[in-house]
Amino acid sequence: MSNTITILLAEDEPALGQIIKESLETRNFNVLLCENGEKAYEVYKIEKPKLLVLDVMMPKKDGFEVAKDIRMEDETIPIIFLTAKSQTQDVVEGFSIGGNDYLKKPFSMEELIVRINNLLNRTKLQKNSEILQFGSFTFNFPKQTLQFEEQEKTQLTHREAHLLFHLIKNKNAVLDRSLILNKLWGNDDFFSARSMDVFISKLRKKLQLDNTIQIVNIRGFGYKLIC
Amino acid sequence: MSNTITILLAEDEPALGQIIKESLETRNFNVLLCENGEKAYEVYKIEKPKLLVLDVMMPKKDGFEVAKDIRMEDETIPIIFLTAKSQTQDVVEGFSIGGNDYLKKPFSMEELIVRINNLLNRTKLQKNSEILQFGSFTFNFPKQTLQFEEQEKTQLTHREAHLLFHLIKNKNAVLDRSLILNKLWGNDDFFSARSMDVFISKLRKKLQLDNTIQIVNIRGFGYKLIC
DNA sequence: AACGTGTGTTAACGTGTGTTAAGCGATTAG
DNA sequence: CTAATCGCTTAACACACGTTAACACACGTT
Repeated sequence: MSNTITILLAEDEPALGQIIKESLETRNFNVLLCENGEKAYEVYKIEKPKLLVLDVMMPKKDGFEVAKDIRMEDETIPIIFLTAKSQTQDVVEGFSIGGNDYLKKPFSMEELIVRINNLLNRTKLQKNSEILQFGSFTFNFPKQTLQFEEQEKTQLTHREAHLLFHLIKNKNAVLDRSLILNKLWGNDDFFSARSMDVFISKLRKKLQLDNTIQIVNIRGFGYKLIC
Repeated sequence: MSNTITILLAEDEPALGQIIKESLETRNFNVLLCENGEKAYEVYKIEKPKLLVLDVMMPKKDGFEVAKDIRMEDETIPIIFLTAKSQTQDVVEGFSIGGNDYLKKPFSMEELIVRINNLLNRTKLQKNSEILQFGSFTFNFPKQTLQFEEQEKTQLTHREAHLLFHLIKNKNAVLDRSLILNKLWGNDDFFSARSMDVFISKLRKKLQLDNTIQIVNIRGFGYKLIC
């Protein structure tokens, strides 16, 4: 198993950064260490790493900002945040979505490695197909069809399909509102937000065939597809 | 402990399959035996077992393929692979992750049962942390629903759910005021404290359906959920 | 060109959620 | 007993989100 996976590590505290870098390198990862968020983004553009480990509290650009920017270009890259204990649960949770995870400082190196491997394995499995199962539904993304159990397929529109796709990719985790607005509508202004509301409403209606499934709103952050 | 957990067993060798099935049944498991991977997948779709025991070498569809397909629908279901000693360590190890485990043939029935129980306990612990029982209530944290006995579920808000979650996690013990304020509100200033008061008040109202339950204030320290 | 159909946006109004304000009650220290 | 403090409750408020319908536009058909 040739295991030279490249990890981008952004940590402003030099000593800690160096320790993490070396530990990961003994596990056969290739590690790019950056001392602030701006650099992290620049390095990302050039090197295209497979996973990001971002300290939240950093000068110039904090971890969440970096993550938002990078998520615009790659919605599946796994991100692990390193957070100080002072961060509020809400904010942290808003970002502990799909391919994301967070780790409270102080943490053990073992914990970090376990989470890295988890995320890498998970995304490996997810990439398999564009036909997604959730609850009692089968969703064919390319064909934009949604099937409940063995019943007749219903046709979704382009927008509905895309929105549902992202919800499923982040199932049981918070899907950031502004992220999806930028991704599908190209901005997150008032009108796009209203438009998105309408589509969430439409999807809820179509998904209510399976009452174990729900699209839950997390006020101020986004939505969570629960199955 | 009503212990009728359903296990799906896929094993193409009839004699061995029957032995395993019967051994597990004496341990009070409900066992569905399938003679190949295709059948295993079909049965899975219908019966939704709690755990899978899959022989790797099988006609039509091998154990790994079945696992991949099922993992698409349920990323947490525990899977145990039965492998012949000819399998290379690498392939086997690739799957011995997360909710997976593997067992080299020949193995003793005791070994299998130990591993089954291990995996079931692990996932049970994980799921228990999300669906919490207290008094006559069932609280589903991810869905943010609260159910009294068998009555209709009521929807909680994000804040209510989080606050209740921490109260339950510390039931019959003092939950520190400033701790929870920092965790959910990010600070413990005057206004956040007032806001929290309001939520405690709301929760008390919703919990008074069960009069054995109470949120008691410990002046100057915090709250105690008594049940 | 005229028409119908499907898709997404805008508008208008309604509901839900969390914060702030204000007054009252309970507890404790002096 | 009194004052000070802390907590409880209700209501008012601001704004995020939900729902429905009207609208605009693109597209294909006749």
